[in-house]
Amino acid sequence: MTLHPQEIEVRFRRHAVRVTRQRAAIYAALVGTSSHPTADDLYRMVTRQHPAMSRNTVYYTLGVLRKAGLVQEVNVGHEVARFDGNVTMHHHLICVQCGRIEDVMDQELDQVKISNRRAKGFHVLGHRVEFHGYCESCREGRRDASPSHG
Amino acid sequence: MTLHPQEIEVRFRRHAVRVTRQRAAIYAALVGTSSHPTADDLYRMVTRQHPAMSRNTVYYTLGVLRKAGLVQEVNVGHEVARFDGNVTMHHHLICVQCGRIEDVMDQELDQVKISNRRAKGFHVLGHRVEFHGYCESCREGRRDASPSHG
DNA sequence: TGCTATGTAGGAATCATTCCTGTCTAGATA
DNA sequence: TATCTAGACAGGAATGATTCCTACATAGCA
Ligand SMILES: [Mn+2]
Ligand SMILES: [Mn+2]
Ligand SMILES: [Zn+2]
Ligand SMILES: [Zn+2]
Repeated sequence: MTLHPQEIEVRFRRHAVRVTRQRAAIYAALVGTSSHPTADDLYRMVTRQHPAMSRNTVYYTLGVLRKAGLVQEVNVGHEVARFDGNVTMHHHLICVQCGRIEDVMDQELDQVKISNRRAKGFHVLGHRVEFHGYCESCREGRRDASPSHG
Repeated sequence: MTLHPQEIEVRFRRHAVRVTRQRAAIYAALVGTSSHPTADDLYRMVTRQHPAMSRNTVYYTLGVLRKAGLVQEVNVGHEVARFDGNVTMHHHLICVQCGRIEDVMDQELDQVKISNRRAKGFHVLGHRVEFHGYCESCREGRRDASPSHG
């Protein structure tokens, strides 16, 4: 989803985030992709237009945007942190081979609950569901390989 | 759950894992707790009985046991890796304040599915559900604090 | 009882992320 | 519009969990 600069500014102000060129560029890059990029991916995307931008600014900005609720971190296993500009409730499909992450929007998943009896006294605020498997292109690559994982 | 040394040996051999004192100690410590310890937690637990054990052996062993399917890694956000000796299907409650992780055994959660239409060509092998909230003791600590999270 | 592939200990290396510090600037104020 | 200052930026150093390397030890097999 591509965002107009004004819309970015509106969102930043609504969330009390100071508007700077660096932040707008980082946020635009993140919202403009569905690939759940790493901080370094974003650094590389954004330095094409802003060669002086420091990696530190990318980390700092992602922290600011996350605290403001404009961005979320999506962690897969123990790999490098990946970021998501989509903060509406959704879940993820994760390819165990290539690491691709795709969004799943599904009301049924959003409504998954846990019985009070099983909640062990927790006050549950939210949940997330992760599906693990092989993405379409990794499946194709595996067709003629060993059928061990089907 | 405490495990007899023979049972550990049986499991190792069943999974073609060489039996060593270090591995048995690490695996026993992990299966003996429900706290989802870190590699370093396990290192500290295990060096009480095996002072010569190296941290590297803990990492290496956890890797071996994970590949063998005797252990799983549980990652919470981007914190240090935590390990779980319970490899039966289950899900987790995670305290966003203190980091506590508790098990949830619930068939309904095990059966959560995604429609083919939404699966985007993925061949789904499994899923996990994470609930986030405040654990009982963190809720108590928050009683007299601001009531914002109830 | 030997042989050998594999495991272990200890230390060095890696590298994503955080910390530090000296400018710089967004946005508020007069 | 000029001034002020809390917060942002760049660059570089530090951190720390994890991995890599290597020489010695040993599990399990014949
Ligand atoms: Mn997403
Ligand atoms: Mn568990
Ligand atoms: Zn894939
Ligand atoms: Zn807690």
